[in-house]
Formats: sequence, structure tokens, C-alpha cells
Amino acid sequence: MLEATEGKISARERLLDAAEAAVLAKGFAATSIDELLAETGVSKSGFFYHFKDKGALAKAILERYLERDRELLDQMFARADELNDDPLHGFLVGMKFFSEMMSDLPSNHPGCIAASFAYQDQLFNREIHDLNAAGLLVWRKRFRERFEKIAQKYPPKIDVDFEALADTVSVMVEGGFVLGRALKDSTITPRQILLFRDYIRIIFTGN
Amino acid sequence: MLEATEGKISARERLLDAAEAAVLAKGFAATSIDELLAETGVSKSGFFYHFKDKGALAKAILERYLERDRELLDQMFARADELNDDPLHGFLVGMKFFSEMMSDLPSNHPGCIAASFAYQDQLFNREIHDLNAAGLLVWRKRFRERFEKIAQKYPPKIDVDFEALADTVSVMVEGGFVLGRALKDSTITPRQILLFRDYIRIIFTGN
DNA sequence: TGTACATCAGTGAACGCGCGTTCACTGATGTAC
DNA sequence: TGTACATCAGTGAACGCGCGTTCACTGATGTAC
Repeated sequence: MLEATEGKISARERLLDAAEAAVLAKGFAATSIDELLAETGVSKSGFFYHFKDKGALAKAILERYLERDRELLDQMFARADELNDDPLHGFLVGMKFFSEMMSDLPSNHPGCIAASFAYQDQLFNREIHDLNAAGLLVWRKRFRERFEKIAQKYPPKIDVDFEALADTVSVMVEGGFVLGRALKDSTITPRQILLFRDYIRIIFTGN
Repeated sequence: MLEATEGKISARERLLDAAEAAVLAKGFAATSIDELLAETGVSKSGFFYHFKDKGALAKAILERYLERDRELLDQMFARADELNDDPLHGFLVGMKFFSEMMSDLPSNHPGCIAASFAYQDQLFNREIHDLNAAGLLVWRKRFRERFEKIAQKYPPKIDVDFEALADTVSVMVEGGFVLGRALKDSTITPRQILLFRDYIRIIFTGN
């Protein structure tokens, strides 16, 4: 895992890059090994040196994606707490930051590997299902804890289902990606996040 | 289109039923014609009598899905206006109804063909992309008009992006399905809708 | 320092199965006159 | 009412291409003694 510090990107890493993009564009089953080889210049036996079969590729894609996803989550919470010791204001800053990150996503049609896999789950084994679920549960847990912390200082103005509210962040991102792709509009996810941010502010302050 | 009034379900309709379920479970590319034949008892040439190629099957699945989707939308708005002449209260009733519909979905792992296609869009042609986008825009338009109508009677308490707010309904359903599938929890979508319903109430009444 | 061996990161050719598609054909029902 | 033709809803067999996978092999680098 030292690729980032080295000049050359390994064949394995190039295969994963190409595979992730292809999976997001047409799904896992339609992504052929041959096309990845053509794109990366790796030989077929080179592929099978790195991945024992196509299933191992799927697992590697998901693991790398979830790792990065977790870093992003940490980054967002770190930013939230950087200048604020008030848990609510810090959270609102973090959500603003998150919305901007979603605006600046590199690709034209951003998407989420977890969502793609969820919509093709019959292709994958138990291990992959569990990895995927665990990834989502980390988001739920982090947000839920944060809301409970906020609620100690700012008692919520309405009755609210904290678990569902924590899931709303993932729901907005996932749903936003689906609409963004279908409508070819990359502003949808960031705007949904801002809407959610307003909702949180109202819940805890009454505006 | 008289199948519903007749006793027997046509081979075409049975193929579409099987195909829709398979696409939702593993994606379009991984859904083979042979497996649909095995499930429905139709012969291979019977399939190609009804669909000129696999692409025609995709289009037919999407068209049928969007047709039903639109009926569901109409049903929800009809229910909303049934007993209420107040646009906000009617809407809140409609959302309650909608949340219950989402709780009662027949399948174990409900999903949306539009989302599945959006995550495999490279497999499809322009015509299918346009159909899919149009389907989503109907939802946006209907909800947006409704919010503007509500706003005439109940001026919103906060500044709100009505277009994004209209998209939130689709976003919650699509995102809810993704989480619901990944976590195997069918309560996620209905709970998100109830959260959204609360948000609407607060925006227009301040609670 | 030199030698032996192990590991890493692949190469190149072949294989067989499943896939979407095509083609010539058919029995039952509907329509024109 | 009978006959001719068209359309509907398929059947059965064959085809070729692309797919994931396997196998025997290899040159470069790392490690033990």
C-alpha cells in the first residue's frame, strides 16, 4: 500500500482504477477482464496473478472503495471540529464542507460502488454483502453519535428518529447520485446535502 | 394491453416479469435470455418474436416500469386530495399514504428499475436514457407545483430551493432502496419518507 | 563476496462453455370477398 | 357460407464470438549462509 509514495502505479492498482470506472458505467457483469487488459496494457495472466478470479477483483474494488470512503468521512468530521467546539455549529460547517466536496467530484458521472453492488447483489457472495453493509453502518453510527451529542446541548424541537436521521446522509448521497446520473446533473447531491443541513439546524434550534 | 382483463398472462408479460426481477437482482448484463426462457417456459424463438433483440427487452422493461410508476404517483396525489381541500394537509396525508405503500412493497428486496439502469447506463442507448430522465422529471414537476401551491397559503418559514425539495422525494426513495438492499432492511425508505414529511410540515408551518 | 534458492510480477497460448442472434418453418386465428 | 390469404404467436436447430479460467513457463529482485 505504498503506491502513493512511489512514482509508478502498479499493474494491480491500474486494473482496479479501470475496473472501478467500468463497473460504475455499466455494472460488474458487463465489465470484461479483456477490456481492462486493453486499457491497462496488462496481460491476461498478469491479471490472474493479482486476482485469483473475477470475484477477487470485485472484493478488491469494494475494499479499496470503502477504505477511501472511510477516510472521507473522517476528513469531514475532522473539518467539523477544527474551529468549533460547539457540536452543532461544527456539524453545520462539516456539512457545508461535505456539500462542496460533492460539488467538486472529479468524474462527470459520479457514482458509488456500494450502490452499484447493492443493485447487483446476486452476483456476489456473503463476504461482499457483509463488507457493504458494514460500510453503511459506520456512517449511521458516526452520525447518530453526533446527533446525540448535539441533542445534549440543543434539545430537539420535534420528536425525531435519530437512526433514520443518521441514515438520511447516506440516503441523500446515494439517491442524489442516482438522480444525478439519470438527469446528468451533478448539482443534485450537493443541493440535497444543503437541504439536509437546513433541516438539522431547524430540528435543533427551531431556526 | 388487455392482459389484466384476461385470465392468461401472455408470454411477453411473463418474460417481462421474470426479466424485471432478474435485472433488479443482478443487473441487465448478467440477466441471460436463456434463464428467462427456463423460468417462463417460452422458447428462444418465442422470445425473439416478442423482442427484436435484447435491447428491445430493456426498453420494454423500462416502459412498463415507468407506466406503473406514474400510476402510483397519480394514486398518491389522488389520495392526498380526497378528503382535504387544504393543499398542505392533503399533501401530508398523501405522504403518510406513500410511506405506507413503501412499507407494504411485495418483494423482499424492493428496487427501482430506473436506478438499476442509471447505474448501468453505458449498456443502453439514448432513447432509454431519455425515457429514464423524463420519468424522474415528472416527479420533480408534480411535487414542485404542489409546493408552490402550498406556499401561496403557507409562506415558507425559511428560504428553500423548491426544485431540490421536489427532488428530495425521489432522492429518499432511491437512496432508501439502496440502503434497504445493502442492509436488508425494508423499513428504511418508509422512515425516510416520514422524516421528509416532518420537514415539509416545519418548512410551511414552523411546526 | 559469491552462490543457491525463493519470491515477485508477470508472459503466451489454449480451452470450453454460454451467450445473443439467425433462419427456415408451422399451427391457429382473423379478415376479405 | 366457403375459400384464399394474412397475421399472430410461436418452434427447433444451428452458429460463431467473447468470456472467464488454466497451464507451463520466465526474467528480475530479495534473502540465507
